[in-house]
Amino acid sequence: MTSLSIAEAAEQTGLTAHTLRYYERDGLLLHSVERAPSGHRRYTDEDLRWIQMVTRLRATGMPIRDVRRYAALVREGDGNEAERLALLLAHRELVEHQLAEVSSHLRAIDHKIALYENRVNPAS
Amino acid sequence: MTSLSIAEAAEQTGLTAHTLRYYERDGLLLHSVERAPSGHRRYTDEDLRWIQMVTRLRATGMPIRDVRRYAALVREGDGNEAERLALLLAHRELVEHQLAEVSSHLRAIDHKIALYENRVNPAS
DNA sequence: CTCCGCCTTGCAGCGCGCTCGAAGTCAAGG
DNA sequence: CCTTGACTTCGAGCGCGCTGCAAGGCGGAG
Repeated sequence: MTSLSIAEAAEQTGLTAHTLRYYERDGLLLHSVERAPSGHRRYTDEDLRWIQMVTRLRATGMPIRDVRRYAALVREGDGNEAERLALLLAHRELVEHQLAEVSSHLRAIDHKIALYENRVNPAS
Repeated sequence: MTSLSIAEAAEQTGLTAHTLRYYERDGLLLHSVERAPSGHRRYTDEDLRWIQMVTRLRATGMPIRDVRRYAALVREGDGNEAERLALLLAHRELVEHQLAEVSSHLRAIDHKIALYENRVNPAS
């Protein structure tokens, strides 16, 4: 079981040390991260896996407060799986909707790009 | 040529009247919107088409300041098409990258969802 | 004339998600 | 012993994109 300093955890996760502390303070992690005798945080593999999940939720646009709710459910332990599932399903719906919308706008922008390509280099 | 009040333009574009004024102040439109004798804004079809383009750029995540730059180029008139094209192409790159990233995170989340579906309703 | 409602401007405020700074602790290296 | 640098906490600040508010104008209905 490796255990990482906050700087190493930051590098691993792509977050900053600041953000890692902020997530912990804000209840996005499952527990307080353990400490070395010096008081420095020590991130376990399990911590990193959870942070990765948080990162995925954030990267797909889930607000901090919803990630916090999800973390709270997981922290509570067995018995609320249906609720967790509902939360994730609702999020998926939203993300798929957004993906579709962005794609559609992108196609319209592509059309505009094609017009400019013709004007800039009509020969091509 | 229809011409709309700000409330009607807001409804048409899906923006608020506040946001329409804000965009105009902030240089996202091509010109100041014309005024009725009363001083009220009157939006033309052309205005609405441009605002739709702005909306597409915004909806795909382009920052206000880049939309402003693009508007400035278009306002300048003929001769900078290559620059406009470059701006749009750079934006498209970014959006496609983000779409890919979000899709990939979404697939990982779907995997998690599948696990919960099994736990919540193992029979299915 | 009065009222209502939609519009005007200017400016302040807000929610989100970090991000930064100050001040202090501790361990290792020269 | 002294310095360096990675860490700690706490609280303030920031960039973005609106959003809301106050104070006032104007036009039509009753």
